[in-house]
Amino acid sequence: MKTYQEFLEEQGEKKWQKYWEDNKIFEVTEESPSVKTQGREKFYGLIEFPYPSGAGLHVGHPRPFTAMDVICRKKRMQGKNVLFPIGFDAFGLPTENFAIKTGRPPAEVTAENIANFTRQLKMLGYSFAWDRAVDTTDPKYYKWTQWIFLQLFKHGLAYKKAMPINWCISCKIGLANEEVVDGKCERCGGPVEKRNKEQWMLSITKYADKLLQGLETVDYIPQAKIQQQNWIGRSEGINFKHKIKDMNLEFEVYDSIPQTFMAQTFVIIAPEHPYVYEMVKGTEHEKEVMEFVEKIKKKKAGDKFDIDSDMEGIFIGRYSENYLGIGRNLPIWVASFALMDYGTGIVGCSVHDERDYKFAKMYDLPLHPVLFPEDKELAEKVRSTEIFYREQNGILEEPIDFKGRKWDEVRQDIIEYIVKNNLGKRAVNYKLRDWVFSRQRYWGEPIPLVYCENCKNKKHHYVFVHGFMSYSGEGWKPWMKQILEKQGNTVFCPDLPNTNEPNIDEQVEYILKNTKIDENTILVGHSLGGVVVYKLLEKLNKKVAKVLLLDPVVTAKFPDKIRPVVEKSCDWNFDFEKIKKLSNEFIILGDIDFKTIFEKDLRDLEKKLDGTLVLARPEDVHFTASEEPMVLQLLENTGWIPLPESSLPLELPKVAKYEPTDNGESPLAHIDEWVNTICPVCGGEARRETDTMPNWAGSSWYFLAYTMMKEKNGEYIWDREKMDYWNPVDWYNGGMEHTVLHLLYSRFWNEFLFDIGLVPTSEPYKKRTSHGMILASDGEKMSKSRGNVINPDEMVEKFGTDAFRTYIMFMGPFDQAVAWDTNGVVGVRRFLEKVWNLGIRTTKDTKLRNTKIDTLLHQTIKKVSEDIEAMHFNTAVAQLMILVNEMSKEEQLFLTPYSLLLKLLSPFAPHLCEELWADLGNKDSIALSEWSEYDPKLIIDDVITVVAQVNGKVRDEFQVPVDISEEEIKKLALASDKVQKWLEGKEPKKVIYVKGRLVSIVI
RNA sequence: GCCCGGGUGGCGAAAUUGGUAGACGCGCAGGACUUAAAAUCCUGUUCUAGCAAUAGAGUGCGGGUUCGAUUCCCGCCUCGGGCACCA
Repeated sequence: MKTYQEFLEEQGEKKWQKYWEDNKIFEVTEESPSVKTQGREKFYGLIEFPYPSGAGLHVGHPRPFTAMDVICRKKRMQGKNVLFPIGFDAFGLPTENFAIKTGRPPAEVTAENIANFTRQLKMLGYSFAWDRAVDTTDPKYYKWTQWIFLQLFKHGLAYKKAMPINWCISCKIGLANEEVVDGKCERCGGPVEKRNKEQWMLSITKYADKLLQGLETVDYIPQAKIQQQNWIGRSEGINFKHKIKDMNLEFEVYDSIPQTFMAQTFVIIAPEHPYVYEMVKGTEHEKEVMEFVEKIKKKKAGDKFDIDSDMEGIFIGRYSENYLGIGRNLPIWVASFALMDYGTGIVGCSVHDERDYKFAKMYDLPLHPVLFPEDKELAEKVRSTEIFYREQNGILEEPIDFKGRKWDEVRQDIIEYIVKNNLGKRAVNYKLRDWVFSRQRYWGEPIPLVYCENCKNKKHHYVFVHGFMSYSGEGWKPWMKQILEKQGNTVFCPDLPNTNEPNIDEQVEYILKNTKIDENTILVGHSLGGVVVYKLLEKLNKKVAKVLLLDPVVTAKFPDKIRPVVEKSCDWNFDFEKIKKLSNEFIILGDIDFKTIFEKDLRDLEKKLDGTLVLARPEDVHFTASEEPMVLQLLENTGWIPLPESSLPLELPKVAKYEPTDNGESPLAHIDEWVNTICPVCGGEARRETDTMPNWAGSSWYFLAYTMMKEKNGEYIWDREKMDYWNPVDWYNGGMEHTVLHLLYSRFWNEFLFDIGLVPTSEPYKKRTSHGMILASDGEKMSKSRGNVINPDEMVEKFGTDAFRTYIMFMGPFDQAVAWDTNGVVGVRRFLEKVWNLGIRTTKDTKLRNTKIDTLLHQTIKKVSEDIEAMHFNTAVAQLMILVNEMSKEEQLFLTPYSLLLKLLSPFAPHLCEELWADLGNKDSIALSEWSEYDPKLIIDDVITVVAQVNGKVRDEFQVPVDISEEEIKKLALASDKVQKWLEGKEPKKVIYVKGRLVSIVI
């Protein structure tokens, strides 16, 4: 028999990798075509797909990859239908920067890098389903990234807004945050400033609550949950109303600690707030205040703003009048640290906030605490207690009776008091900000939108159709009418006849008689007004520009009293086949909270009209608020036109140079023939969006792509059956560095896709775990500049793949950082050598047993199975070492324990185990053999060690049968010479027996 | 500053619900085999004292609960990660 060394030298590992590939061992299907896969439960294991850098695979990659491979190999042996996919997240900055430097096309470089990564990953023997490998830069793939973006756009979740970007003055290029080091450009070391640029944004904040609530239903490691919660940063508080003295102006102030609302003595407002100018214009303070505002704006545009050294403010000469009706006027200041984009941008300040306190002291503003000084016990519960005492001689007022209860208990009462007395209303705020989705770069997915000036300037005739028991002046209609007319549109918003006992036909007649409806008309139907719109279109039989249905009635399912009236208002037969053709666009806005109009019916309607359903939580139930931003967003004409879905993918054009333009546009802006295009709506001239999507886009849905791939031509088909089979992901392991952004973004996309009915579950990942980093042998992070990088190729060349994999699993606790130690690989290699040599001593007799080995074997089955599940790979390997050490002491080994050992070891060292498994005469791959269960009867040793303690110190030990009685063992312990010596003839006060462990004697 | 993790031999680390601290591996020391070396095998290896039996100390520090604490509680020190003017 050859040695292990010879096996490796003869490329034995490669041989098995080829065997797995040729025999499609790890390719899986969901249709269960063979008997083998029938009735098996699915298991979807996911790792974060790598970015194929030019440097090749880093030793950091194999840690999570090997771990999930071990898990998947075990699950496969346990009879699960396992999908373990791999792909490449290939859009990204390094490749683009390489292109700028060398002029080589990123697509070409990416292909080379992917080829190298593929070679390296295959070398490591992972049980990946290679046939499903994805590449985010493949147009077939990003066609769907673009498609999902269009869905977001059509559902009002994408909008353009001026946002600051990092701008390197000398490179003339927008930089990613990670390219800015200490306020300087990472490439040239030059200064970086903030520049405002119109950017595409995704409204992730609309999903803040869902993303928060969803966390309660998933099994993530606690750190991941906590980090996401903190990032979302939900806070509940009160918006207080303020009226400005000597002005016709009111505003609201958000306060998350309304307990101290009575202590407020001044108000600060963010410098960027439009009300600042509003309040100072024409006053003696105007010049001074506006200069201050400009100064602060400039300062904030610089690199870093430090709260302590940069705290400053200025009085604007205005007062909040008669605060809360108690007669006090609060001075209003502009302050550098007030944030425009949190709360209302205006803050009520009191002594109880450390920062406000500091500011007040700086400018000598009045302060006083909220509580009586004699109420000391309660005062201790107050935030900033120290400040409270410092100021206890201030003016005092009694807000509410606290009766000595705990501060947090009081909170709810105070909030209720505030709401009941109409001093303010409940409000919720989030730290989460909308997602900046544009990059002024070449190497990303093009955004599939065009800007059409012609369409933007086109004016429309709007017809608002109100609902049951309503009228034209109700809710958002007057507000919206005003906005639309201001933009040059015409609006017809009538009071329909007999609104309390409507006859739909009669109402249709009324509209047709009183206004003109043609291809330029936008119909907006609210509630029962939706029914009027269906009938109107049916009767009119002419095309209109657009139809917006706001929580429209579809069927006459209504509460008792109203029902008969609604039922007889109409015949409830609609020819949707006909209606559907009368507008290119049907947008249906549904209120999630309104229980009378059912989501199911709206989804039905969406299908029948070929429309777009947007489910929302409006400002007020059933879209009856007087200002309704959701409606505005869907009616406002921005001039941005989505490309037809059938025209996707919008492919990246070839460019001559990869530098951004001088004014920071993406390189795509250089290519006139690409930029100038035709508007898909009006056929006129239009310009393409030249920004591309961020790196996060492609990775926000890749776990879906793996399950929707059509094998034949590599096309991706949105195949619900396949998705329903595999999704959600059962187990997702990744780095802690991705627990905030990537995880949140991909959860957002998946929850959105779930809301529009395209994926089976709202949460994409059932379970999320995290791995620790692998550090260099000096304990530092590995980096090229430090020269401490370990190359996987070299390790595999030297020790073999199996030793490399097993060492990575053995090196330390999986969730913690560990330093690389090449000597450690040597130890694992010796262990594998030992396993190889066991083969020589094995007889093929399956009947003979060795009790000692069998017990240890079953203990090992138990431990290895449980440890893999808990990701305690290091102790699983240690246990296998113990077993192998024992086995190698035996003269002769029997077949059964030997083959069980191979199965247990095979997830870690698959090549070695395949070889030895085949040597035993097995025809099928060990990867498809059955994982063994331990026998609970066999894991119990018959002889155990029990120790005797005297006053907590171990003094003697005994080998006793496992079933020894308490009485017997106590007798034995007390009779021991060594124990007697320590007792010194005294009677023990107490004797405690811990079963199977020890006898503790107290004197 | 706030929120999470960690801190155990020379090193990577183990240790069920509180129950023999240091499993397993590296390294080191001694031995066997060898002309020699490598490889392999065997023995030892927390520290201190002792030839040894043995005794004492010991899981970042200081207290507490307990017959018994690496594990639970209180107060600190320290390292790593995340957030950081969010009213």
